[in-house]
Amino acid sequence: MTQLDEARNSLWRLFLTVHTRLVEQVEQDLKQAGLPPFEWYDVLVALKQAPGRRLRLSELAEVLLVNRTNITRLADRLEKAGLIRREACVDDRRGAFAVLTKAGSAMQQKMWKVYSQSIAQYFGRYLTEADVAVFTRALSAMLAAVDNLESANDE
Amino acid sequence: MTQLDEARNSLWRLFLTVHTRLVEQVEQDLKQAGLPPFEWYDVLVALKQAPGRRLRLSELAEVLLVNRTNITRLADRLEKAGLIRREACVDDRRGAFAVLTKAGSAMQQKMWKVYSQSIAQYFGRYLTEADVAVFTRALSAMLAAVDNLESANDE
DNA sequence: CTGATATAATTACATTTGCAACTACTAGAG
DNA sequence: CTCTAGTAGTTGCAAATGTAATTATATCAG
Repeated sequence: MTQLDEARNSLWRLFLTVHTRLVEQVEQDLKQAGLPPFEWYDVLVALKQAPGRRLRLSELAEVLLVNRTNITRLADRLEKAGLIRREACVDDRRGAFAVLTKAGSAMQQKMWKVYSQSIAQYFGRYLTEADVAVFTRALSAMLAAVDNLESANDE
Repeated sequence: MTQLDEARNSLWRLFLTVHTRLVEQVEQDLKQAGLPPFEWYDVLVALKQAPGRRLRLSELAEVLLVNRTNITRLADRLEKAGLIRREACVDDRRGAFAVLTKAGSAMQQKMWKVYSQSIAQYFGRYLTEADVAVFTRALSAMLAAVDNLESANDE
């Protein structure tokens, strides 16, 4: 094993560690502000950006990288909290839409105020413009590769 | 919000996404090889590197960023699988050591063969030497900052 | 049209996690 | 010594997750 391989393996560990610690911190900030976990934020933003502020549960699952089972239950929780509602799908009667409610939209904005600050404080702050370019390129390459791999497995 | 902030926020999302996808892939590779989840690997390596191939459960918890409750149960699982064993601590009779067994050591090596390949394939491969330097510096800075923050909160 | 196959979402069950309470022990003030 | 506070590890309970099975509907070959 070369030295560069060693450096990469250490970096992998660092990557995992930083992820864990930053997520912990962000969650803590949200909790401290009396807000839901940031997983909910992802749902709210995804719906906000979608046409008609709605997405099929299956689409939501794909965007959030959450399996179907857990999307059902995540949607249950958000629906119970009044942030989304389910609507039947006319085209495909098996399906259901998750639709952003007014309360959900308000919650998204409220969460973003806290969340964006946390991102800046723990993450953005330590990245120069050049760093952002390097990270974005490398991480995008990794993502493209695994996504590709997965679609290849489907065949 | 400036453009750079936007780039950083997108990068944060990319960071989360890549983490999720890579961890999924690595876990899948291990599973496919009939091996335990990579969380177990962390335990095995931590013990392997420790003097006497043993660590107090609390030390293990700190290294692995796992809370006390979950270390107890993670140790339960590894112990049940024969990869570690608990030993009483003479100095502090409240405490317990986790000690690496021979089977645990063998498992660590077996897992590393698969795990290191996965890291290289999904992660290391996409990083030039310069990238590694940039990542390492930036992620280390983030980690130092949150660790610092935490110790400040203890006061 | 009909039957076989696939898909959307949900549900059942087992496992895992997080929080709070608990037990056993240590350490420090007086 | 003894009382109090703190720490190590575990346990109980509630919530969350993953896998497999289930229900209802769609699609497609013939």
